[in-house]
Amino acid sequence: MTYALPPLNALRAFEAAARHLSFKLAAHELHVTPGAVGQQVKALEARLGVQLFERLHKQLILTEAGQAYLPGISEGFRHIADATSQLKPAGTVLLQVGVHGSYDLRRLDLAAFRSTHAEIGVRMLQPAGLHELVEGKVDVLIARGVSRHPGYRCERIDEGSGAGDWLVAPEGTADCPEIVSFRAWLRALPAAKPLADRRPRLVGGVRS
DNA sequence: GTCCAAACAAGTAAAGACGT
DNA sequence: ACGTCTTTACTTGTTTGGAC
Repeated sequence: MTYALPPLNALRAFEAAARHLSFKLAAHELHVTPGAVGQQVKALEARLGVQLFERLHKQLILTEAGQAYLPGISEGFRHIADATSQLKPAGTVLLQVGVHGSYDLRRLDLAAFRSTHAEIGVRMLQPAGLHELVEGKVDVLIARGVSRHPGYRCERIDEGSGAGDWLVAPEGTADCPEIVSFRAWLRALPAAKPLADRRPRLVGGVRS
């Protein structure tokens, strides 16, 4: 069977630009220059014969066609990511988790997680913020008070009041099995305790 | 508070380099 | 030859800081 597909690089550029609503941020994520992203998107629009973005000054807006196109493309990349992760031998999936500086890492019983999800390795990076997530240094981020961010899915992981802790993941990968498992496990954790003698700054790899 | 100029930021287009 | 990317010059709107 032959699929009539646009260039996948162009689709990647479109998907990233649509999530960030910025060629610059998309370029950052894809490790190319904004010019390259702009050209890829432009080429895609020319090929499809459909305008996907409204270019305003210092602002990108998805056209109706772009809004209609994005979910399918994102889902497609998610399927590819899922298929790839299932293809790998057990134990080779590594989830890199960024954690804000004031989070008590002792809350995370990683040994328990590994015993339940032997196929997922977890590596923690603290301190980490949106910068690390956008740069791709971490796959997901536990952030303080980040209830929304364009192109990212933000989900509350504690039930307390105030700013709270949020799990932030790129829209394109937020439903990957390892992130879904990690999110569910986080939510099942007991509530946070007072941080009397907290001693942060663990950075290091943990593999199952 | 308003005006203005300079600096800054974001995107576009064209030319050319590079790898296959 | 082709696809992809970088570099450079350029345009345009926003921000900032100083003068009035």
